[in-house]
Amino acid sequence: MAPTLPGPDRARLLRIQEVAELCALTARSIRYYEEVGLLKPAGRSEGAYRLYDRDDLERLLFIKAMRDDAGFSLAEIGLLLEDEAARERSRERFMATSDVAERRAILRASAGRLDGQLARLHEKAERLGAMIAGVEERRARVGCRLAELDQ
Amino acid sequence: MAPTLPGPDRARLLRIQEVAELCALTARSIRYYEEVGLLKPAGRSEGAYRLYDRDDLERLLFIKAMRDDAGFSLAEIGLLLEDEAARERSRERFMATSDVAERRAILRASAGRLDGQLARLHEKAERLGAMIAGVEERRARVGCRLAELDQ
DNA sequence: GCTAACCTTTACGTCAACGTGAAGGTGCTG
DNA sequence: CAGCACCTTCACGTTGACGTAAAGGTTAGC
Repeated sequence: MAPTLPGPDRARLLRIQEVAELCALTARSIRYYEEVGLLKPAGRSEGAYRLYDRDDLERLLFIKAMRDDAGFSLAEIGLLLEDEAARERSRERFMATSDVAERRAILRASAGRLDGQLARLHEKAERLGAMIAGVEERRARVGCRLAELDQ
Repeated sequence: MAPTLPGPDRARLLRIQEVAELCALTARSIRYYEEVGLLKPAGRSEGAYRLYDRDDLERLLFIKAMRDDAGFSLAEIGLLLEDEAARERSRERFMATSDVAERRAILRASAGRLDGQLARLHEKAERLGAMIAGVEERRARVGCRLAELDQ
């Protein structure tokens, strides 16, 4: 065998439990995400262990962020990831051509997809903001009355 | 009797299907929310029909907003509503006393509860904002390349 | 080469948040 | 008072997102 790559090799593949800890997920969740088609491990070991690379890790962090922070369902996240994949394919097609018109079209499509994502995120943020404003207003009124009492 | 009710009867009680449509919920969901203790209809008809007033409607809208916009679970929403109820009771105690120290204490408690809600909401908003910023940055890069092509 | 720790698939369990009948009562309308 | 739409209470079904246990294979350290 090749000398076991020790220490500071940055390209090491991780097993499921390691990525789980790094992402603050459970191994079960990660397998489940694979089951429903959200990601595939970069590879498998000789003995069929799932092996993840840094891209997988980022993908998992993205999934977790979308789930926890934005509250999207796994199905919705799947669509977002498809969008992402489409952008990636676009990027390749973009690099492969030098026709300016085609390049423009590809970029426009990417921009459109991103705009779609942004619209959905902004809508959520806006409604959340409205709720916050409501609570803040009430908080302000209470603060006001406290100030009145204090002088 | 009741001579000064302005115009059409504004205080009409609604049956479940009507509020459901007004709130964009299903009757089943509303019954379920009652089942888990999130609200009780203002009254019942002679034949045991649930009857809802405007307060109930607002409560349901609040529940829906918390669920859809902020992504809270029904259990969490229950806690928020308890907070709300506690604030209400505080208000009454506040009105009932004229002891300045007690009034201050009551207001402080209210402020604390509201601050707690705000903290949770702000955390959500912040993380959502970070995500949006990330997507916007990528969008900007694409826009930039488009602009380069266009001149 | 042995062992402990980690991994695999398979499969059944669970919890929240409802959906979907079934069987029967209510309430307005003609 | 007949009829129809809406309501009631069970009660079981479903879907999403995992948890958990079983039975066995793999890897790393000694």
